[in-house]
Amino acid sequence: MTGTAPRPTLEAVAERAGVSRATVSRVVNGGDGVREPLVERVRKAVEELGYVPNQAARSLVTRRHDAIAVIVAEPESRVFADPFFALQLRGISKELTAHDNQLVLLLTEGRDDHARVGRYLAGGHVDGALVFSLHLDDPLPELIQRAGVPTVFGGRPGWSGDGRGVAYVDVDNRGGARDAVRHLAGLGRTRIAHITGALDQTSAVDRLDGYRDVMVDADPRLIVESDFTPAGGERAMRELLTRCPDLDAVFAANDLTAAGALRVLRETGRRVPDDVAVVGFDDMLPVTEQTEPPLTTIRQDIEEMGRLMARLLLRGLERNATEEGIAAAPSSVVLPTTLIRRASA
Amino acid sequence: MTGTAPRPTLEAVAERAGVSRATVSRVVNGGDGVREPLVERVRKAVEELGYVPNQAARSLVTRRHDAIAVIVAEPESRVFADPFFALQLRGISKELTAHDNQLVLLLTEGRDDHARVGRYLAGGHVDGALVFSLHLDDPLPELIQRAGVPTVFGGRPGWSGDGRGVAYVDVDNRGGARDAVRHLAGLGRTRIAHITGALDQTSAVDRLDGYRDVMVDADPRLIVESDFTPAGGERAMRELLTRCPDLDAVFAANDLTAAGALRVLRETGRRVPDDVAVVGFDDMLPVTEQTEPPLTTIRQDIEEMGRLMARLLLRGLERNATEEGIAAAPSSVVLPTTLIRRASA
DNA sequence: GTGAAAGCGCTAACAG
DNA sequence: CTGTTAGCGCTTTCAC
Repeated sequence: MTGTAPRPTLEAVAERAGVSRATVSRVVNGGDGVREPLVERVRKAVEELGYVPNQAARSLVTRRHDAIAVIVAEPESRVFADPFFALQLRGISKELTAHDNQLVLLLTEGRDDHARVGRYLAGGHVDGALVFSLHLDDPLPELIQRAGVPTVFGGRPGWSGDGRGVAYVDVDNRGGARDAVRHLAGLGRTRIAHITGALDQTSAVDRLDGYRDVMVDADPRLIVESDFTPAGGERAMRELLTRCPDLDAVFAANDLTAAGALRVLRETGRRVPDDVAVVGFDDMLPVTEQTEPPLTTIRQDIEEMGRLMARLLLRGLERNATEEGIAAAPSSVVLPTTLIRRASA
Repeated sequence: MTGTAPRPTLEAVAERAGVSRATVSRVVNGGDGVREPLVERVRKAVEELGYVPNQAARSLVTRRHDAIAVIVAEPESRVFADPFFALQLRGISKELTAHDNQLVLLLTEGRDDHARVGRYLAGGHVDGALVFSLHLDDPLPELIQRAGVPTVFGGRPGWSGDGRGVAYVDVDNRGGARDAVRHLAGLGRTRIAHITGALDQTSAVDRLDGYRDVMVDADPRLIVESDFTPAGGERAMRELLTRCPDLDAVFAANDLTAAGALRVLRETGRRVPDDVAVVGFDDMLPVTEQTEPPLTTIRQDIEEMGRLMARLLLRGLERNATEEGIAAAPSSVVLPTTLIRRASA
């Protein structure tokens, strides 16, 4: 592992093809306005020399990087551990790749990292950013906004400021929750409880709102706050069982929570779905298919969400580059959910 | 979102501080060989102007990018779904961040992407690469090797070619497997079965070897090939139960597989650990703590593995830059494992 | 110790 | 349509 071959430059290609650097540049960048025979010659020279453009030199003049930052805040590192993250990343990666953009991953561990991220963004290393803003009080959104980098958020940012102009992609948490509760009601259940997610995240708040939409004057004791974890689900379920031993259904804010609830239900001798029907949210396959019984849940297409985030951002950048001026902020998108019926409800 | 403020250049800072560009450059890059008062003045100007170096311009002359590619092959997308990936990424990210390096993530979906990755690497966009080579027949390792980019692999690459000079970080799969089986034997078990992982991955092969090290002349029927998935674990367990109804212990190649096995064991009325003791591998908390009973397993420190990969690579790059010449390939590292005792064995 | 000057490899006017 | 000419912002000899 020694000799790093000196890569050929435009100049070299130009010489070999017997044309000027400008012509080679044109060909390399699409070849518009160059006559066929020349194009041919240049292509051949590029091929023979194994020429690859130097991105640094190019960026220096174009001020574009064809690179997008993906910023993941993982305060509790909990969010990070589930397949969610990987799926979104995959969706993003696919879309970026399809448009020849690079994915620069920025993981933030806490307050300390915010400054670093801010600096990086302000440094103009990337053309845009995709951000997963997990918590309501997260300082990241504002920081990013200040850096002046075009951004699309994953999940509606729970931003105290006016949300105008903030582009995001989210799933229809509220609608999905409504579907879940309606399904339960359709099964003839009347004492439908809800175990919430971590309420400092908009997804949890929206799901709770959806529950309330349907259970307009629900017994407040049927709602118990939790945190999206299995352990939290267990605790919440125990609490619920104490408060309302007569409940006949549970809508859990996510599958992990539902799995915890299921376990407690089983332990305490309740049959699912006969005694208590259970619906989750997410449709995380590794979870929903492994619970006993398999979990009825609300599916959201995570990968598609990632893909859409990238698409929205890229489109915005394009427009910005061409129309230049009244650059419309890319509008937000809310993805639909679907109820997946399994055995638990 | 309109006015993109024109970022200040070295020139601007120099003017404001009343020095030359060269001096500013020196200060920005460590400030060696510049007198204190000047350093002070420059620092102040940098601060006031909010100057951030233009990485593209810098790379153009230094030929360094302070960026590392992380390449994840995810053929079945299975590997991708579990927390493994996220944890390794986190370890890598931390280490890179600590050394002011950027993480460029390259996800490959299949054959088509290989060419793209090869081109990217050859394009000299990054200073090095971290690669998770998942399968024995993966063409990626060779491709990367050819691109001439310093690389560290995650997990021993199952490379047909001579493995000399290939740097990797792995856990002691074989040793861990031995520990698992010895633990079972220490419990007085004699009919110890093994459900293998996907044998096109070195980790699975090594764990099988470890099993064999201890069970020198094991009944071959006690070994059944599987694929690291829960469903695979179920299938394998059923098969085992048919072949050897008298087995009294199972060492599963990973926790997911063990979870599947546990389920079948329960279904078929076996008590764990009384009738059959079970040990897994990985210690994936979300799994091991949720099984019934909680799973005894072999822990590996995934995050540390990621961190080490990055450290190894960065160190290699440094050396390469300084000693320049007999740049020793960074040697490989094998991390230890520990047995975590829970209720299943 | 500090400054002046020469590029790094590329694109983008501008001529021809 | 093609070539010539300036730089993009920075580092790095080389003089002073």
